Amino acid sequence: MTTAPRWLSEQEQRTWRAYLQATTLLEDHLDRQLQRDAGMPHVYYGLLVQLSQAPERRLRMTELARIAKITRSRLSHAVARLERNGWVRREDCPSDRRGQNAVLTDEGYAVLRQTAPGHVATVRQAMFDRLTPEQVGQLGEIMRIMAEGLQPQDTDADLPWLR
Amino acid sequence: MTTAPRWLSEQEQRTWRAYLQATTLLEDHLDRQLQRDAGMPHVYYGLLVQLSQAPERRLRMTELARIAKITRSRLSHAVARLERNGWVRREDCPSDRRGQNAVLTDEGYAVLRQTAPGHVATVRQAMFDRLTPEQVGQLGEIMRIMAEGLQPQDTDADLPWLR
DNA sequence: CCTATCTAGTTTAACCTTCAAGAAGTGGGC
DNA sequence: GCCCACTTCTTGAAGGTTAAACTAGATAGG
Repeated sequence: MTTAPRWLSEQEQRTWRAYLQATTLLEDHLDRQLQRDAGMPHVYYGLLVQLSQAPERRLRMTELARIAKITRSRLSHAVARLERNGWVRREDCPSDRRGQNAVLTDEGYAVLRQTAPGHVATVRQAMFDRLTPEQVGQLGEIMRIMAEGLQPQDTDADLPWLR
Repeated sequence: MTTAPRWLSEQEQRTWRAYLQATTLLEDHLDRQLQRDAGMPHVYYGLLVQLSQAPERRLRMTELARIAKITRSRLSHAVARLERNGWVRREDCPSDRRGQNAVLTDEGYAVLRQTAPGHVATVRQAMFDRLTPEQVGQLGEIMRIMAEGLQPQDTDADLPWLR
């Protein structure tokens, strides 16, 4: 048995459309800016950022994938490309012979330093310069709620009779 | 001469991270849901939605691209695929022989009707069921501001000395 | 130990997106 | 009418993403 679908209200529809347009336009805008100025798409840039903030500028592949919210497969491809660029290096993990560490190279760090100001400026111009501090707070809270609800759950969470 | 970059404040950083995570997770979630239930990615589904709401269920290619915030090139490829699926048909535009109309077929409309309820449920569960009506309003306003600032501008807007 | 099962990461092929280039048609100025 | 610049849309190639299959190593249970 299926229940009648609860369609979106007028307000919800307007919000949904605005959300889709804004997120599409922004991701596109960032991809273009970074492709032009750093020679890589936004997701790849984000990987370098994560590595730069990790202890010893290195992370296990799976951990990096988890933080960046991408699949391990996608990460494998991405790191392969970044490695060809000389911006990331792979290292065997000493404690687990299956494991790999992705390590940000000095060259990769240099690219990040050079391109970060331009990227921040782009983000500012697209988002923070247009919103009041209050709106920034609201947006943060809303996005945290959404992200929390979308985290890949423990499989058992879908199987309450097992708990 | 370059000015010192204005880095993001603590609050801005937290908001930005949350934004990136939420939007990445949601787009991924929608792509997976629609790929599974409708056999197409989210962007393609959005094209069918736009066509279904247009007069006579048809739109000029450029207009559809503009509404959906994608490039004409991407749209060409997308429509080619949807045409192979039998969900969209191309028609010559009577008034401009360069033009093409993308037309939603009955079959495409049927796919939409069958899959819309599941899609709305997914959107609800990810966003609207988790936010207060007040937050929905705030999000809408914020996204409208951002989208507005990201619209591809008239070229002249970048050349004030020409105005 | 030994085996079954799980986890880490990669690979392949199919599909999607982007960029640059190009074919075809429009329209204003002379 | 003719040219030239512009618009519409498509194409092809290069690169990015996905899903599923696969390798290799870890781990728990007997």
